Amino acid sequence: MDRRKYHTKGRALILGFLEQSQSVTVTAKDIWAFLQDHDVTVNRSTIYRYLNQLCDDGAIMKYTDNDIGKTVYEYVKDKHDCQGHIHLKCVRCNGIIHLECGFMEEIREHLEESHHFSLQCEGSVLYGLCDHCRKIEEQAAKMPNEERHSV
Amino acid sequence: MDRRKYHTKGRALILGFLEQSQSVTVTAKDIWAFLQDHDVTVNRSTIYRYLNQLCDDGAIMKYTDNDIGKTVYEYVKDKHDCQGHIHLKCVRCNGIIHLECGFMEEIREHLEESHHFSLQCEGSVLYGLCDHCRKIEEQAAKMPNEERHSV
DNA sequence: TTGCGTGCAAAGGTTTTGCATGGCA
DNA sequence: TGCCATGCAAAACCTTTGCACGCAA
Repeated sequence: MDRRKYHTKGRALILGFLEQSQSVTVTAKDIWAFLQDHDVTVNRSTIYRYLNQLCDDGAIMKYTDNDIGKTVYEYVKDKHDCQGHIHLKCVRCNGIIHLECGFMEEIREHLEESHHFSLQCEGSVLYGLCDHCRKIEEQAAKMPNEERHSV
Repeated sequence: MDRRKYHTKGRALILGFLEQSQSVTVTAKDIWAFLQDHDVTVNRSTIYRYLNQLCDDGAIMKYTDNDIGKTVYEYVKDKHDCQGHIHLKCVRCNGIIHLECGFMEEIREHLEESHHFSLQCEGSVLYGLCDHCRKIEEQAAKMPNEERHSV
């Protein structure tokens, strides 16, 4: 029942940007800036309209990143692949790690048996630092004079 | 180093409302409506200003509830008691369970060793159904004609 | 040619800010 | 009396909407 879609330069760029940003969440502003960088000016309304369409189609997800307090959009590679496990999110690079391993079952069982809590994976996120970013933070810690980004 | 605070009727009501709503998140609008119900008219700016102060003081937490897409505020009983463990949040009653048990260490170790991920408890939330609400949901499922609340 | 996509302008909602006034301690 | 808190109005932001036009298929 999907209506016919037309291809336009702006849409191609936007979708491309979202795809390549798979492990990083982007804001509507980021998209606008990206288009600017590519010398393509697209009206904000157009961006929002397209983003909403993509959301409706399930191609992307929209939610608020509470760390930055902004609405972010995230490309969904395969929605069905993201069920049954929770996500680890790096607070520094916004990268996402899918906790797709046997430990998921251990978590689920523990919560069920010890806390009578039925885990729902959707929306459940654990924050922290990924391997790469931790190393960078450690480097930064060694250089006291360096400008460090703080919360 | 906290500056002197003056007590006013509006502030007392707002804080009281937040305290009594401990397991339920409230929006700025809810607060405004609550004050109206108590025949106290407080300007929106005042509400926001006070909420931001409470956030800075760590008395409440501010974040966006992605289910309703609105900014919500939540009373923090004792911030220091909430470090070192993650939270389980019931999607139905918004109640919070503190995962303060030995399993926390297991989680931390697994993420560290298998995923090279340094867990940061702050903000990490697992969603699901608490014992009480699951039973209610099960009851509702047995009564097909009953009005059921859905997502 | 059809109707989707776009730009523009305006509106809507939420939150912040400057300034003068009011009120607690 | 000294500040903090408040009200008011305006602004800042983000997002949506209506309308007319452009353009892909």
